[in-house]
Amino acid sequence: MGLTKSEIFTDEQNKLAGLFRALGHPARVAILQYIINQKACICNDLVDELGLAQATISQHLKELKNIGIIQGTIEGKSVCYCIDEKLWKQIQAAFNAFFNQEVKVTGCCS
Amino acid sequence: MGLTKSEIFTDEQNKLAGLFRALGHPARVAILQYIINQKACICNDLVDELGLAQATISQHLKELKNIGIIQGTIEGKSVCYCIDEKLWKQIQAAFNAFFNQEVKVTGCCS
DNA sequence: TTATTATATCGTAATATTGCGATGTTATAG
DNA sequence: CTATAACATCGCAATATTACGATATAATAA
Repeated sequence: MGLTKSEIFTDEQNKLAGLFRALGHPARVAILQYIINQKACICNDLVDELGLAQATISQHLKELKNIGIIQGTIEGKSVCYCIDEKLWKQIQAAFNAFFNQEVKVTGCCS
Repeated sequence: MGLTKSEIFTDEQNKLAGLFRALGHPARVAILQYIINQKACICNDLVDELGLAQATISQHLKELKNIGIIQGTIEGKSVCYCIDEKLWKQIQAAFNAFFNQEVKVTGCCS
């Protein structure tokens, strides 16, 4: 046990949950907000900005990279991370599709 | 270690991450979609619908209840779970506020 | 009352996540 | 070449999550 049974869910459900989960940590929310405010960033800024070790930040950045919401470009000996605008919009669209569903309550709770 | 350092983040970051995390499991996405399609539901339907044990479903329902996105009303010997429209819209608004930020890239990645 | 049905909670095993020090890698600096 | 700087990755400890059987609870049925 302890292992999510992804086989029993649809690809769409797994994908959507994966996106939500990737954003489900305050450090990753903070990283995204920081990158957005700076328009660009390098990882080391984040080590000063947030109170987490370099290894930890690097790990969080990796998870954000995995869902594609940010991308990193090598800039000399540092790496420039920034929002991938295209993916950002795709993720936003996926969330909108989910949240724009009609949720009118007509059953026993209303 | 192994413990999220929530003290170093803002309440807003912790709150937003908490919402994302609650939706970050395919079973919980599936539960929400099922409730929406049925307009109302009882937990036992979900046990037949998804392939998870009753105890597991009950646990997932609890997490969704914790963020307020669903509410349960006792209906005789079963419980009727449904979307809390007000909270649903609040959560949608919180996500929109996050995703509607300007993410124009002007730095080294563009 | 006892039985049944629907759900919640407990306890526990398996696995995942978080965080960090240590170390590896790669690019510039000297 | 040898530093040094900026990450990435490894390995591990602490903690959290997922899943489920067993059991508790609460409401109706008989």
